Amino acid sequence: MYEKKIPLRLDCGLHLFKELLNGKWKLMLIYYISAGLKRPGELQRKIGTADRRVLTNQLNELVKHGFVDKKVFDTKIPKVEYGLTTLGQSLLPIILALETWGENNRTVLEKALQEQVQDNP
Amino acid sequence: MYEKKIPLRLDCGLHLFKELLNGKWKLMLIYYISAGLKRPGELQRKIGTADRRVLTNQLNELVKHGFVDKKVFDTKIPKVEYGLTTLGQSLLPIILALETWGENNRTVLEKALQEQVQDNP
DNA sequence: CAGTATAGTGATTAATTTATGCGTACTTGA
DNA sequence: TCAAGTACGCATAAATTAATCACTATACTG
Repeated sequence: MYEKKIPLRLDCGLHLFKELLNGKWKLMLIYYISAGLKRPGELQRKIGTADRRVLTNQLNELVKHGFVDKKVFDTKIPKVEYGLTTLGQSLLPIILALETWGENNRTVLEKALQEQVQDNP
Repeated sequence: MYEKKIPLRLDCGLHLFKELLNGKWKLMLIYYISAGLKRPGELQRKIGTADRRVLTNQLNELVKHGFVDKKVFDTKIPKVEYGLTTLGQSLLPIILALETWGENNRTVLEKALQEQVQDNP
């Protein structure tokens, strides 16, 4: 795995959050797991555009960091189920707040993102 | 500026938030501006480890995207003041929630981050 | 048996973000 | 006049994250 060269900033809660949950799909994965999608395949189909291996990596990190737990069933056909730990569940209010904020401001935010594009024709 | 090659995901509020506010110091800048630090120099001294140019870039993006406004005073000595727009203010509850979450779980989170280090001796 | 589904990995490349080197320009105070 | 403070910016290097290539292995289904 990748070894960081720049020392982490742990001095405030914002950075703790960022260091652990910055991954592109992490919050979405936690959200979908909370919504009942437990199997890797389900999550992959749900998210669609994200590659299987990217999701696997992010899930592994979520497990390693204690947000998600993983049950591997010793069946002939591989079977895996993810679930949220208490720590993972503690993120749900924040995830919902972020999601709500984004949807409430969607019009303005999409316009803001277009600025970027227009700056680079 | 950098031009993205992978199309943005705008399908959910989480990604809208992420695309616009993923920058390493953005939320912290918004927080400090809300706390009354308006001048670039003040913000730079407050954050310390972050380079001047990095903060300037992030502030410029926050302005461009409508979270922060910038007043340039036409005085002999350059003077600039930042302030939050309504959109920027709408983030404050979320920022406080993130900060609180991080501090409430600091012990566990720091241990989780050490996992990373121990995996790479 | 061929096709599809389950789940996964190691190595590599591409994309993106952050940091830095080297400048500008003006003013105040010692 | 020189140091320090105000503020900004382009171009490039470095660091980090995401995406992809090329694979393994087993088991259903038809």
